[in-house]
Order: sequence, then structure tokens, then C-alpha cells
Amino acid sequence: MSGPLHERIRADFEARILAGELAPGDRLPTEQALMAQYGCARMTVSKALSALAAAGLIDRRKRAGTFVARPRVHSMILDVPDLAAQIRERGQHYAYVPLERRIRDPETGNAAETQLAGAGRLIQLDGLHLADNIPLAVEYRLVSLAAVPDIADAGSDDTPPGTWLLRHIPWTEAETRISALAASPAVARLLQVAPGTACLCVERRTWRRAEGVTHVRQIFPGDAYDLVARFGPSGGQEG
Amino acid sequence: MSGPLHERIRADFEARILAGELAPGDRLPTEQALMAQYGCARMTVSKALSALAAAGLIDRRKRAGTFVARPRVHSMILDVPDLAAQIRERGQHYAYVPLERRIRDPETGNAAETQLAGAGRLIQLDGLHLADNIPLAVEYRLVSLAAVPDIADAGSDDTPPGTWLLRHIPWTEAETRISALAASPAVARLLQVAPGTACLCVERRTWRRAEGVTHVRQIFPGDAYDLVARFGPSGGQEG
DNA sequence: CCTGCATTTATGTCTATACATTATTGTGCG
DNA sequence: CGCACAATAATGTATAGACATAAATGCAGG
Repeated sequence: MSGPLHERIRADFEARILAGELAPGDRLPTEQALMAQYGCARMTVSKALSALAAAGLIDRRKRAGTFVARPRVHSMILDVPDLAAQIRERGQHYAYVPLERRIRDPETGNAAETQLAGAGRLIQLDGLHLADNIPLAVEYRLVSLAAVPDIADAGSDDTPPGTWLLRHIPWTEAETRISALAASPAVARLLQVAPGTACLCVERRTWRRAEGVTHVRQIFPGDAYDLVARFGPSGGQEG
Repeated sequence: MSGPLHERIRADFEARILAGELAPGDRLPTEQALMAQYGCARMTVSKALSALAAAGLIDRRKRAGTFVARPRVHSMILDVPDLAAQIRERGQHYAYVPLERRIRDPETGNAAETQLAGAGRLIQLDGLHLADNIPLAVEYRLVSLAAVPDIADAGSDDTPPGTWLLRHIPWTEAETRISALAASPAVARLLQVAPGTACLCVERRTWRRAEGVTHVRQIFPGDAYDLVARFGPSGGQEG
């Protein structure tokens, strides 16, 4: 149990809070007390407590002291990785089959599309994700050419646009919406399941500085794919 | 644009990275340069950069310098709030109808149940969540009596066990699994939908210090509920 | 009893400095 | 040329102190 002292202090209190030894609302020792206890300077204590505060485990109030925070919503970390990477990680063979690649104007009257397009046009990129040659997901994607002009000429057809985008337009804002729906005949045929089969629908909209980048809808057969999210102390991705 | 200087520095670079002005792999000025640029001490610069590093936006390497990180997985924050709170927030009337409340032993041969139970027994708590008297979700829950002995006598029947647990056993680790399934006849009857309807299934297992606490399965009609997750600069996870 | 003001105590920010750590860079020797 | 090793330049950790800020507390006066 060595390493930086501020990290040790942080880990100490994280453990005690997570274990319930320190309950929500409990008061932590003052920084002065912790200086004495650990035999270090105040900045060192403060660094440890700042990290805990940033992680939402404690509240620090001037004059009053430092308290174990009341857990609010259970926010969980949902990893929405690149499908290609995820499939390969499971040791399966990944392939992407492009189905449609068309540059077009946004549908008039479709607010989402016109907003995504901005001043320019849209490129529609539909395709099928295969794991070991079995259909895993249909993907319907729209990309704003105003935001990503490179995509028109880039992209050999068999790299999925999601992977390409991830490498070229990083650090965007995104909203993901997860729902369940019954497979339409068209989707059912592509996924090789019976029409009406329960499917997981992952819909993601992505922005960059308030400018729309892409809007994608992925549909998975319900029995073939689970999304997994985690919450916990070790899940410290914080990003 | 005032406030603490370290926060201003942090926000400056966050904005430049998110805007793409600083691309992945680009090198940031050295701390020395930033000291000069902002006219402050090194600790102040360091605090700003540490926050960015904790958020995963930059990588700091000794001797080499500080670089914009390559985006890894797009981790998103999935808010899994209390159903009761969420429904009331939408201005609807919330109600919980208990269906089953039984103390029993774990099924022999069911590894998940025996592991959850630990040395003790289990309490099974099934119920129905209603929004404006319309069924929104069926809930099948198992709670370990070893981990939560209080639950046996606590809980007036019309407060959902999820809400009760959230208030009594905070700061747990959890894993959430999201999938789609077709409504079984029993589920369909409870949700008042046709059998086979596509439903969203949210399954959550919760631990506390490696001791199982609860295992819950919530099933929503596919067209009545969406899970939403967000990723973005302001989306800090402070609950 | 209540209100308002001063005090006190805690965190918040920042400085200036020192030494540790580490990976790159460069140099010299075989 | 290439390897070993030293110099160097960057971040990492920590100290000791100063002043700022905010809120709980206590005290005085109405």
C-alpha cells in the first residue's frame, strides 16, 4: 500500500465510504486533523479530498466541513464502444456490409434531419454488422456533410462509418437513446430473424459545438446483444 | 469569464480540445510556458491539467510533455434514476403495486441466487410500477437478507423496494444489463399488452464489498420507455 | 424572542520552492 | 554503426505559508 500519499488518503476514504463505515451525512475530519493524522501538509490532504469531491463521494462546505455526500441518481457508466472492436475482442470475425451510400438533401418537414444538415446536405450510410458472418445489427446512419466534408471521398467501403468517424471526429457530445421495438419486415430480413422479433434499438445523436455531426440507429436482435453498464469505485473513467 | 484561475485554464483547454482546434496527439504547451502565459505559479497550471487528465482528455508523460488523448471508448453516463422520482418529474402520478413478498431459500443449482444469498436467505419482492394508473414496468426483485436484514420488517407495502434500498444501502457497486425480449404471457397480462410485444429489459445486480445485495429485473413495454445516456463536456458525473 | 453584526472556523485559491521521477536526447566509446 | 550511459527537460509530489471566502456561531441591542 505505497504510492503517492494523496492517493493513499483518497483511497482510504473512498474505501470507508463505499464500505458504509462512513454513512451519508457523516462528517470527515477537518483538513487540520488530517494533516496531523497523516503527518503531511494541507495541500496534500486537500488534493485527496478534491479528488473525492470531483468523484461526487463527498461534499465540502466552507466553515462547516466535509461530509459524505448523499447518493443521488445512480449514474452508471455505459460503454458504447466501437462494434468492430467489441466483436473482435470476443474473438469473433467482424465484417461490415454496406447497403446504401447516398448523398441527399434533408427531408423537408423532418426537423431532425434539417437541423442535422445545417447549411449543407446529408450522406446516408446504411449497413450491416456481421459477427462470424451472422448478422448482429443493422445500422441506419446520417452524416452531416457540412460537419464532416471529408467523409464524401474517404472510406473504403468495408470499414464501418462509425469506426471512421470515431477516428476523425473525436470528443463530441452525444446522446444515446435505448429502446425496444419489433423487427419490421425489412429489418427482419436483414437480421435473418422472424418479423416482429423483439429487437434492441440504440439511437445516438452526436454534436460538435452545437453543430450536428451524425445520427445513427442500430438495431440488434434482442437475444444476441446486451448492453452492459457499470457503477463502482473501480469504474473510475470519469470521462 | 471570471472565477478561479485554474478552472479558467482547464475550461480553456477543454473547449479547444472539444472544438477540435487541438487534435488528438497534439502537444500542449509545457507547464513553464503556461505559467508565463497565464502569469501564475506552476501548481495552478498543474491543477488545471490534472483535472483534464482525470477526465481523460489529455495524457501527461514525464519528460515528453502533455498531449491531447486519443479518444478511447465513448463512455456515456447512463442515469438510472429511481422510477418513482422519474415519473413524478414528468408530472404523472406514480404508484407501486406489490405482487409478491416471500422469504425463501435460493434455488438449489441456481448459482446466481446462491451467490446472492450468501449465508442467509432471500426475500422475493415483485411488483408493478404504474404511471397515471397505466402499467409502466414489471419488477422482479431478489434481496439478500444477509446483506439487508432490515428489509424483512421495513417497508410499508406501497413504497417500491428500489426507493427504500436506495435510501438505506447507498454507495454500492452495480452492473446493469439492458436487452430486448418478447413479452411472455404473464408479463403481457401485467403490462396490458399483447403477448410477444417487444419489451425493454433492464437487469441490475448490486454488490456491497463483494457481498451481493439485490438482483432486479424490470421489464418495460418497448414503446413506453426509453433509456437515455449522455456524453459531453458539461456531463460531469456529479449526479 | 428575534434581528443584525462581528467573530471564528472551516474550506478555496494561490505562491514560491524543493526534490523526485522518468523518458528522451545526446554523447562518447568500443 | 550501435550500445551504454550521462545530461536534460519535462511532469509528479510535497512543503509551508498567505490571503480569500463563506457560513455557522455567538453576542449585543432592540
